[in-house]
Amino acid sequence: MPRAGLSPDVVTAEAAALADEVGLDDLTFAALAARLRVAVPSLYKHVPSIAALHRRLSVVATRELGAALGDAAAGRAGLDALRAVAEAYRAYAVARPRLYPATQRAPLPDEPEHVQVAERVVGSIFAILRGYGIQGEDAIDATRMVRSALHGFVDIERSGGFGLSRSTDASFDRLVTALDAGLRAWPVASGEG
Amino acid sequence: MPRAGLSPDVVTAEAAALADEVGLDDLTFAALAARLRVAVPSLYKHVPSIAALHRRLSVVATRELGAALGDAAAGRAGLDALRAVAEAYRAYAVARPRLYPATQRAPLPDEPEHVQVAERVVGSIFAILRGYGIQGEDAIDATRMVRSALHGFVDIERSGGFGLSRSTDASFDRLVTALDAGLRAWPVASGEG
DNA sequence: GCAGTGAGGCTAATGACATTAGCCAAACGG
DNA sequence: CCGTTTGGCTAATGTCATTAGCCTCACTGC
Repeated sequence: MPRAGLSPDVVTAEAAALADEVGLDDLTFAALAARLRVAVPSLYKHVPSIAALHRRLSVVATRELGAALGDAAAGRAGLDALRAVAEAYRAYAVARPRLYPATQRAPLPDEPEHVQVAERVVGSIFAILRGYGIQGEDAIDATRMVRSALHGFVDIERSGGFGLSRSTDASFDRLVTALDAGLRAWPVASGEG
Repeated sequence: MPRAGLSPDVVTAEAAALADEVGLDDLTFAALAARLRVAVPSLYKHVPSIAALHRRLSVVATRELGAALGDAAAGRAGLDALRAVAEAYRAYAVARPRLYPATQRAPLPDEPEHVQVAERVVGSIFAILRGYGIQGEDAIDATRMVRSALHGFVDIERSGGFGLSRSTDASFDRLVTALDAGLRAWPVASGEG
C-alpha cells in the first residue's frame, strides 16, 4: 500500500470541498475516505474525530470569510467599505453555501486559532465603524446590528427562505443602504420621532 | 402490551420537547422512544421517518413562532407593533433555543401546512409595514430586512456568537430602534448623502 | 546498502443508529 | 363474540463512528 500523501491539512481541505457539496450534516468519514481513495480508519491518523473535523471546518470557513472581508475592506472607508464588505460577505455565502453555516459555530476558549479567525471577521466589520465615527459601546451595538443583518440575510437566502417573487439582489442592496443610513445616525435613541 | 396512547401529534410534541433539550442533531428515535416508554420501531406507526419528524418539528416551531408574533402584533401599529413583534421573536428563540433553528427550514411546495405557518410568520412582519405606509416591492424589501435583522440577531445570540462584553438586551433594543428609523425613511435610496 | 523505527496505511470488530419485516395482542365494530 | 384494524413488539439489516492491532513504507544513522 503506497502512502496516500495525506496530512491534517489535506484531509481538512478535502473535507471542506466535500462538505460544500453534500452539506455538513452529510459529511461522513466514509464519503471523505472514498474521495481520498483511502480506507476509513486511515483518516484517524490525521483527524481525531468527526467532531474535531467539524471544528476544523469552522476554522477554515471562518478564515476564508475573514480573508474575503479583510480584502474587501482594504483601502476603503464609509459607505464604500460597508458596501464592499457586505457584498464580500454575501459572495462568500453564495460561493460556499453549504460550508457557510460552519462559520456560525462559536469558537471555544481553548481553540486560539478559531478565536483568532473569528475575531478577524468581527474586526473587519468593527473597523468599518471608524469611518462613521462610532466608538466604544456604540460600536459594539452597531457591529452586532451589521453582523445580524448580514448573517440573517444570507442565511435566509441560502436556505431558500425568501420567496421567489422578487430579486434578492435588489433587496440586499437596499439592506446595505439602510445599514449605511442607520450607521450615519448612530447612536440611535429610543422614542417616537 | 398495553397501548401507550401514542399518536402522530403526541410523538411530534414529545419530539419537540426532546429536541429543545438535546438539540435537533441529537434527536434520535432511541431517545424519543425511551422518553415515551416504547420500543423504537413503534414510532414508525406514527411517523414515517426521522426526516419526516424533522419536517413536522419545523411546522410545530414555525407555528409557535407565528402565533407568538401574531399575538404580539394584535392591536398595535407602528413602532409599538415593531417592538412587540421583535421582542416576541427574540423571546421565542430564547424560550426554545434548540428548536428555533427548525423554523429556518424552508417549506416545500407539497407541504401546504408548512407553507401556511411560514406565511403567517412572514405575514406578521409584513403587516407591520402597513403602519409605516410601505407597500408593493418596497414592502418585500423591507420585510426581508426586518426578517434578516431579527433572525440574524437571535441566531448569533443563540449560538454564542456575541462576546460577553456587553448586554445583548441593549444591543437588541438599539437594533429595533434602528429598524424603526430605517422603516420611517423607506424606501431608502442608494448614494452618498 | 542496510537494520531500526515511526508514521501511515490496512483489516476486523464493536456499538449506536435508522429502517424494514413480520408477529401478536388490544380495541373496536358488527 | 368474531373479525378486522391498529399499535405494540422482536429480530434482522445496513450505515456510520470509533477502536484495536497489524504491517509496510520511507527515512535515519551507520
